Amino acid sequence: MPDNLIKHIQKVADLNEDEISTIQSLVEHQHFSKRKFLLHEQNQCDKLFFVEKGCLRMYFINSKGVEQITQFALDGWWISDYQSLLNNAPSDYNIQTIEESSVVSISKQNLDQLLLKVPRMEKYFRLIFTKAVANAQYRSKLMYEMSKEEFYIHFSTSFPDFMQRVPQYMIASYLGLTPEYLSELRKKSV
Amino acid sequence: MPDNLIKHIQKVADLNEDEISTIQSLVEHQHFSKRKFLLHEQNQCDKLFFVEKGCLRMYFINSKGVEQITQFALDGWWISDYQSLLNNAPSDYNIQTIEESSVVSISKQNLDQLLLKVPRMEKYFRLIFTKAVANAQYRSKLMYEMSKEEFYIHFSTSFPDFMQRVPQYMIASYLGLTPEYLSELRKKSV
DNA sequence: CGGGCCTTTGACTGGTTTCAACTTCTGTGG
DNA sequence: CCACAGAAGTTGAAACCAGTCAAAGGCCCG
Repeated sequence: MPDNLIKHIQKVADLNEDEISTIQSLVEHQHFSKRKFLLHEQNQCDKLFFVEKGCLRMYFINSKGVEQITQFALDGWWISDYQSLLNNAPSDYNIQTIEESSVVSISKQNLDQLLLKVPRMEKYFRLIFTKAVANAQYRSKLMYEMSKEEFYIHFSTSFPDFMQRVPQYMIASYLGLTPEYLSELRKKSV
Repeated sequence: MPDNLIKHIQKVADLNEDEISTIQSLVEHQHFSKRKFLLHEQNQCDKLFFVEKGCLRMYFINSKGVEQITQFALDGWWISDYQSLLNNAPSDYNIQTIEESSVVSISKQNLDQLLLKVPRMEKYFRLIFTKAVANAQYRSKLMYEMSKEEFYIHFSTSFPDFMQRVPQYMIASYLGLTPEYLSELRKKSV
């Protein structure tokens, strides 16, 4: 049983046995096969998800009825709808496995408990969120400065393995372009 | 002397006199007139800025040599280049006042000090960053689902006061469209 | 082996940019 | 306080990036 979450936390804060078992008592380990839902739109997202192994996508349905992917999550990444989480509001998003995945989830209530019982987890989550903001700034900058074509090339060269793992139409969606145009760009690049 | 930072923190955590003076000893209050720089590109961004009063913009120079605004910051908002901050790397961004502004800044080192001396500040910053991620998700969703025209209408109706305060070409830049096209959209809307 | 989903191809369309010229606003010095 | 220069905003024409639509081909999985 690969406990990647604990390893992930250990990088920031040494945990003793007590703390580890407190964490384990407050989180839930789950295994999902391909195409299973962790969150359905219109439900409140009251959990954070940590991907131990696998690949998730987060998407909403746009005004034309088309799935629009806004985020992927791979091994070692946290994902949630933070708007829904913070405001106790129904979510516009779906979170779904792309491939078979092991996920750790923690509810909002249990997170509060955890932070009270193991205060040094505050630092861990502060850093997780700081990095998330840094990534969001970076991605936003890329979208401002690049054309769709450049953005595609950047993505495919930065994450070549990802292009293998994930269907092309999902990558197109995430990059904000149509499957047809992505296909055209692929032809050009070869 | 309006101490908006302390008020802002008090919303999350009660502070006693000692804690307040610890904070005050580790932050720097500064007043900037219009168009003054808080950060110049190529320098490392080793501080976080809190806007007590006023308005800042964050921008980089794109490949065509044009200023590209990625964020604004108003009263009560934190702003920084977190990529630069976390990795001790030179920044691609400039942060500049748009109008006369009062700013509190805290260096990375002093932030570490502060978090050691006043541990409940961990929670404050964790929440700040969680909200920042929620906002980034929201903004990203808007950009996925809206045309430039819709995005402009959304922005101008959501922040009508902002349209008064900030020059049009800066809003165009932030919205990712040309000043000429924004001008056209304005004409249509009237 | 077959059906349906994914990808490709090509023609057409349109939202947005680019460029250049003109008008209006703003702030600074005399 | 006015004048005027430079910055900001507007207008219109032409070009282009990327989307839409329709149809065909490929491929995966039951």
